[in-house]
Amino acid sequence: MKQQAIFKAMADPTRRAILKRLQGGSLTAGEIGEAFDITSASLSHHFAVLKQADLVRTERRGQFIVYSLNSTVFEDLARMLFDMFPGKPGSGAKS
Amino acid sequence: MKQQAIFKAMADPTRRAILKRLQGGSLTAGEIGEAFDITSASLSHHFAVLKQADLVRTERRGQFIVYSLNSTVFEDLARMLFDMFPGKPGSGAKS
DNA sequence: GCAATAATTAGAAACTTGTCTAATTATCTA
DNA sequence: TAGATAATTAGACAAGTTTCTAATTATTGC
Repeated sequence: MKQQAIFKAMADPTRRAILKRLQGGSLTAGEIGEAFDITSASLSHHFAVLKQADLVRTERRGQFIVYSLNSTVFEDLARMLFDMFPGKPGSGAKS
Repeated sequence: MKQQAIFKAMADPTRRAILKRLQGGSLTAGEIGEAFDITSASLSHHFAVLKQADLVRTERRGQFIVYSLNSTVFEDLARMLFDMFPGKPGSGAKS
């Protein structure tokens, strides 16, 4: 898990919105773009950042490229955060 | 919980290292700074970002300013992440 | 093969961030 | 009150980010 890439990716509101759109299931780049008032070039840049953080996965379907969430990384990140503070007992840190 | 401020704060490696140092308990600005090869002015800037995100709390103790983690925000953030993806059942989303 | 559509890459402009030095504020102690 | 120490604020600058337009790549269907 590349912490730096993940946090950097999550730091932008547009990228978080993209991730949110993907909660409902896989979407093509174009479908995701419909929700944003931004060029497809800028979108592509955001996709690249998200991919580098391994937060999304891609698959080409003919002319289209389909994006989907990589839930595993979210879980890892959440766990990491739970373990990152001196929390009450039972909040995460194992053994 | 100000998502934007929190993610922005977490996106910098120095700030994450500061938070990590604070896991062991409260420290003064100076004590935190010992671990970093960076001016106290830059450190102060990072503290300000962390405070704005409510990730740390401060308290003046005489000449010193003591920093401590605000665990609540970490927990909230972790929970938010758990709920942010279409996870397997039981991973967080209530009801 | 060619035109149309989907998406990315390249290069540039505007904005933001992290860092520095210098100056300032707050507190302690003699 | 003056000097010393802890920390922050102000202002400047280099590096990184987000966005754009224009050009390029990949695929479909005639």
